[in-house]
Order: sequence, then C-alpha cells, then structure tokens
Amino acid sequence: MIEWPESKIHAFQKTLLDWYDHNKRDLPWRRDHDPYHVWISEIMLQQTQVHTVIPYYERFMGEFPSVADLANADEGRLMKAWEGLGYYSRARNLQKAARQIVQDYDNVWPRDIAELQKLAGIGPYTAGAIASIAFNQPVPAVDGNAFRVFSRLLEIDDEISKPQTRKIFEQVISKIISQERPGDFNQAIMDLGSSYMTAANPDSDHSPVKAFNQAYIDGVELNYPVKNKKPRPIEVDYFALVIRSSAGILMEKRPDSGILADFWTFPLVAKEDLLAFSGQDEFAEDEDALTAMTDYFAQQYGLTLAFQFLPVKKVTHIFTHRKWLMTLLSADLTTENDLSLFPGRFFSKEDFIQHAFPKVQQKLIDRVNSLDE
DNA sequence: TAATCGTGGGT
DNA sequence: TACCCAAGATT
Repeated sequence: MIEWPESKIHAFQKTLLDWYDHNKRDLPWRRDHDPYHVWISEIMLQQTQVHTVIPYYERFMGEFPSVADLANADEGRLMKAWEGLGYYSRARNLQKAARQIVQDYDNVWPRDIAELQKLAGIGPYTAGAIASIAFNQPVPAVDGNAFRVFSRLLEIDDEISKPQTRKIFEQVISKIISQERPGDFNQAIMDLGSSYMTAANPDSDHSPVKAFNQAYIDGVELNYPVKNKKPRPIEVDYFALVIRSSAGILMEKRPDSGILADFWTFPLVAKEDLLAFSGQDEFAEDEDALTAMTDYFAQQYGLTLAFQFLPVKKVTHIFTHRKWLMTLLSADLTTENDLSLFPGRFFSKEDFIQHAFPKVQQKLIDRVNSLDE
C-alpha cells in the first residue's frame, strides 16, 4: 500500500468533486438528502444494480412515502413491492427498522453511525452512507466500489472479504474523504467505480483520477481488489408438484427461516428425500419416481394422488449458492381430501395475483399457465 | 470465519 | 457454459 501526502489528498478531493459536479448521475434518490430516501435506496442497492433498483424505488416511494407508512404497512403489500428484487430479508428488516425509528427514536433519525447500525438491516456500509449523504458527516461508506477504487488507487493488497480489511479501508478513506462534502465524496467514489474504474473492463485511460491510480500506472489494475474466489452453487434435484383440484392449485408455505423464507411455493420434494423414503439409491426408470411420489403422499399426508410428468418437465433456477434442478410432476385431486396434514392450501387465480412470489416460483407459474393455452 | 441469502447482466 | 459481478447484512 502506498500513502499520499496532504497535498495529494487535497488535489484528489478537488479533482474528484469537480468531476462529480459535472458528471454525477441523475438518480431518483438524489433529488434530496432525506434520510428515508437515502436509506431505502441504499438497502435496495445492496448487491443489486442501479438500473434494476430505479423502478422498484419509484414504486416503493409511491406506496410507502414515509417511515410511518412503512412501519404501518401490511406485510403482504410490502413483499409485493419487493417481489423479484431478491434477498427478501432486506424488506422484512426495512419494516423492523421503520418500527424501531418510530418507537425507539420517536420518529427522529439517529445521526450517529453506531446508532444507525442498531437499526435492522443497517450494517457498516449503509450506516456510513446515510450518515455522510443525509447528515453530512465525514465518515467512510465502504462498499464494493470503495474497495475496488481505493485498492487500485493505493495498491492495497489486503483480501477484502476479511472483516479487519474493512477497518483498514475505513482508516485510509477517513484520511482522504472531504470534510466539507463527505456525502458527495462517497457518492463520487461510487460513480467512479461504476464508470471508469469497473471490475472487468476499466477505462482508466479516460478516468478523471488516472494520475492518482497507482495500480493503473503500474499496469496491474486488474489485480485489485484482492478477493477470494467463491464456491460454485451446489446442485439440488427436486420434484416440483402441480396438484390441481376444483379449488385451485396446491401450494406449500416455506419455513420462516432459510432460503425463500415464508414464501408460498409449489410443493417441492427433494429427490434425495424421495429416494430415501423409497429405500433406493436411484430410480432405475423415470416412472419409478411417479409411484414413489404417490406412496410418499399417501404415507406423509394421507392424500391419494396419481402423478404424471408434465410435457416440459425440467426447470432450473440458480441462486447464489444453490442450483435447483426441478422435475415437474402433476396430479389431480378429484375427491374431497383432508389437507390437515399438509403444510399448505389451494390457491385460486386471484391468490396467484395477490401474493408475492420469488422468481423461481414465477418460472413454474409461467409453465403451468402455458399448459392451459 | 465462513456460509447464507436472490436476481439480472456481462463475458 | 460457467463464472464473475452488482451501493452488504446476518449468523
């Protein structure tokens, strides 16, 4: 890591802020510095690209214009507003934090970053972003852009996923950040990181701060930031079940923790579980899974179902750490059945419209709808 | 500390 | 294709 003298720090601040003043992106959450606006945008932007967030942000502000509106919102409406954005605990934490602000802080935002981090879903980055952008406090906001930009500017070789590395960056940025315009400084770093100093194809030849970019000068830009490789998603085989009756399609409520917590999904049976249930290592014939599933539903839930494969029977969905390979089976419930042992209920067309579904379920819903055409 | 938690886009 | 990346937080 190299260090900058005071004169270079001031030159960098001026170059960066001059560039930002003439080139900052016109984004809906930059119309003012309202902490509510800053907060909602920062949560939505976690691990999510700007162009994805913009329509969600606009709709969200239309539905929940204030902290109080969010605190009092119906959870179903909240999840519908977040539907498709992913990382759904963010939405649930938003409402928790809104209620904290109303109840614990008498509807007055805390300005201290330590206090901000007591709010649900607000960690070190988001606390820094709110404190600097909304309250003009000279604190760093170390996100992926800041890691990338400053690791290149100063050739910082520490591996960025380590918690102690964040402290190193916070210390470095605290010395460089503009005391007069900390919010603009942090946002300028983000704009820089998403334009000239990108991860894959940086354009430092034309960057306003190329003279400050030691890694570029040394021709080693792509070595930064130093980051560990992530493991590939683990593949899991499921049977996804389309069970119809006159009342609609049978849906299952997922547990209140883990992936897609609390969402309604088509019943999913892991192939591994079905094999274990039937005492086999593998289904010798595809059709063996159908009879195994029939036996499984009879024993587990007391339901008599004759399963068959759907015409298009494979759907895949990739999450960050899992890859679901789903085989679609269908069955009809023609007689009255006792559903008391099954963790779910039938969904009408209206239910499908009103509830929020994760993307993987929308894929399945689309497949089912295409069957009826 | 390392794993978990979604989705869309780029190469 | 397979992999990486995108304004991270939580456990």
